[in-house]
Amino acid sequence: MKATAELSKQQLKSKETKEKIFQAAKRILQKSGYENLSIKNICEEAGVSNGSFYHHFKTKDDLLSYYIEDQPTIDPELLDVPKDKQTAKEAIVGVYLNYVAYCKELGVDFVAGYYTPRNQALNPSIRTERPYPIVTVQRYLEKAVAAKAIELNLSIEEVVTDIRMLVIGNAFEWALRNGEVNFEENMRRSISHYLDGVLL
Amino acid sequence: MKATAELSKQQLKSKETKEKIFQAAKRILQKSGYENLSIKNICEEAGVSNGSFYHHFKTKDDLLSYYIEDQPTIDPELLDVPKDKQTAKEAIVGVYLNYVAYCKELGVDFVAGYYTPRNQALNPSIRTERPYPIVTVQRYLEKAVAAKAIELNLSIEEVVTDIRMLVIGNAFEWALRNGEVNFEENMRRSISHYLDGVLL
Amino acid sequence: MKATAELSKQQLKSKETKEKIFQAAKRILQKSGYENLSIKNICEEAGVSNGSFYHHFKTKDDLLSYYIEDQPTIDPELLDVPKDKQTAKEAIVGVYLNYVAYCKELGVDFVAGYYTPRNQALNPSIRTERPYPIVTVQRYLEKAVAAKAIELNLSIEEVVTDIRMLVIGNAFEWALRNGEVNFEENMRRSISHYLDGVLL
Amino acid sequence: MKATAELSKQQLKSKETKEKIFQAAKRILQKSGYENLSIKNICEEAGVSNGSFYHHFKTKDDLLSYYIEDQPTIDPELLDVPKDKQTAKEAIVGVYLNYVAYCKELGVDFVAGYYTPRNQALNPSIRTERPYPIVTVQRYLEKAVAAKAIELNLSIEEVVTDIRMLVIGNAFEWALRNGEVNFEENMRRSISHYLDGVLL
DNA sequence: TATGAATGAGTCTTCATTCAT
DNA sequence: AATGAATGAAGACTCATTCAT
Repeated sequence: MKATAELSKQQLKSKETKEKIFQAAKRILQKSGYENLSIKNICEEAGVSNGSFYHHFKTKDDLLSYYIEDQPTIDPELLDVPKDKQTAKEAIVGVYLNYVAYCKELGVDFVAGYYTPRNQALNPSIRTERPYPIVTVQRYLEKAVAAKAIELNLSIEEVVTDIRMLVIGNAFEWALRNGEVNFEENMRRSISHYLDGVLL
Repeated sequence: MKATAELSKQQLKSKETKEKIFQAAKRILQKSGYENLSIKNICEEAGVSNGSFYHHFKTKDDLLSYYIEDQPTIDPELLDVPKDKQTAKEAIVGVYLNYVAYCKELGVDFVAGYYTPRNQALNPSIRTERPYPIVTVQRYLEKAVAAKAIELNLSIEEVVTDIRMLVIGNAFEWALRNGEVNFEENMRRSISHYLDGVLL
Repeated sequence: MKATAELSKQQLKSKETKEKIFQAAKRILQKSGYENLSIKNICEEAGVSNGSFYHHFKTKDDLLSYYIEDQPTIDPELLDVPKDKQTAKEAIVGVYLNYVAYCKELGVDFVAGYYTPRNQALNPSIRTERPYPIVTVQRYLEKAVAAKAIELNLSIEEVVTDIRMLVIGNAFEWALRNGEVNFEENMRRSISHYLDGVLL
Repeated sequence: MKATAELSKQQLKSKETKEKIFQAAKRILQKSGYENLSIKNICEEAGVSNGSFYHHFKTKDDLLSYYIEDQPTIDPELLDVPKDKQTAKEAIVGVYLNYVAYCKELGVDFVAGYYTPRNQALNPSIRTERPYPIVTVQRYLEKAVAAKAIELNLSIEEVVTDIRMLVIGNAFEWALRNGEVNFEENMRRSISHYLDGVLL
């Protein structure tokens, strides 16, 4: 290991290979969906050997989980404790508008291929350490409740579950309708009204 | 070829075999899930030969397509116009608890395979003639608003979209977590609180 | 299924295929040992498809276990209750001379490939219903003790374990030394003297 | 090249690395068995790079062969000439209980992988100079017979062969049953009773 | 001496489907 | 109408080994 911050030629090439695999999987997901995302396909598309895949990723799910890791998140610490119900709603909606932007960046076809209940990379109970947006929201709600800025008529865990389901539903709807819905507006509206029913 | 409506002995036996296969597949779906639904398993469970399956069904998907037809719905005409907000909430939740029961009957793995944005059978803008639960709910809301039994702070279309997304999110979550969540409770809670934010 | 005892053409061909696979595995074991006994190799050697293998055998171990099933055994019912210690010894030794003959029929190389602790087909605790020679001996000892023809200074189970180990040691030695030892004589001597220390 | 016996710093580090690899392999063998003994695992456990392994060992088998050198033995000279049959039995059993301990140290899967008739390191006729336990026993019997402390109804060579087979049978049984038998007790009992049939 | 990226053949097993009988 | 033997591609993943740095 070098002491310098620069990467050696080898490390650079390694990173490139990883990226090649990553992008290849993305392309397959977009073109032909999750069901055609086999290791063999990925490697062929990436122009990389089978063994190389497993050098860079532990399993197929491991690869997939990077799409989420990649996802830009908002550090919960950066979110101020809200001064009232309205501010809290806006912050939470903001987190998911951020998410909407990320989905759009990946593309409808990618999301259509990615959002399958079979894709265990989506299961937060399996890799909770990942910085999912929902984690940001959960921390935020905890802080806000602790500071008595807001009150809930459900447990935080329940609210978080409901929001997660609502968000998946939104992404699903967007992908299902091939991007021809107002993703932001749907997201904003549905979350906002759900929170109206939950925030006191 | 017989002109009569009666079936010959042979035709009768053929129908029986088909039904045996159909029921066997259903049983497997319920007991051990979609992943274990192989032709071999189906035939073993049905006590029928491999080749017999292909005599009655073109492919596995052919068999599966029969299940969708089966979906139980609630005739919107049968739902009384609600007398108040609370009754309306209960009726809508009831429609989806009915749906939860149907999902469970199909089995978690079936649903996991079914809920993909690529599955355009889920897209209500494409096959509106189908009696999806959401259609029931839409008609119901229309009638209730018309009768001034309830008031909404959103358009009916928006509410219906939100509910559809929420329901898909619920089914997705249930399937993603391999059935290890309280499907009914999640559904009831999330819809109910969403409606709290929407019904005046 | 036919009512007659004769096999249909298809059934006959099926049996032939099974036999082809069986013999192919035997040849591989002899030529290149257990470590080269892959499904692919077996199928190539047998001139049979991969899937065909799994039509006839549940798993690789399942195939292997048939080698033991094949093994000629002596029906314990055919062994008379011994009149004395000496007769008992001779009967037991006889059972294993029978086994020696079977090993020789399979060939040193086969046995060398087959006798690995990794080969769970050798584990009697896994498929006890099989007519291993040791089962014959166990039944025989039980009958002889019950009839008070012999007495043991160990439990039958212990004796049976010791004999099984001794027999495996004999086969191992024979294979390890590439057949260049007196298998029969070793077997006869070692079992016989062990029994001297155990039969009263 | 240095003429002195001292090792340069580099040579020292090289030796350390080799030892690290050796110990890591041993640990893996003990913890998770032969099946999990891959180069990758060894290197991870040793905290050493993949390439480093191949710098120190030609192949995996090369590494494994070093274990044999390690085997602890009892110097035959240290065993007193027995005063009677009973003492002799105990001494011989003791040698093999020592061997049982060594097998357990290596781990059941190591032994399972090691005890193959193809492994010619097990063939005493090939590498007689090795201080196998059986050599200790042979010397011991020779001395005891010469001193007329014991008498045998077989030639020493025959007894030694029988014991060797019995011991291999014991190790095999232990490994085949994945360590779930009483190795010591089996060894003690079977050898002891065999000797009862052989020692006058 | 040491690193770790890359290789690609190899593992067992499952699968939907075809077809001669 | 029904059987079940046969196919072979596909699945995810492991492995020992090589080689440029």
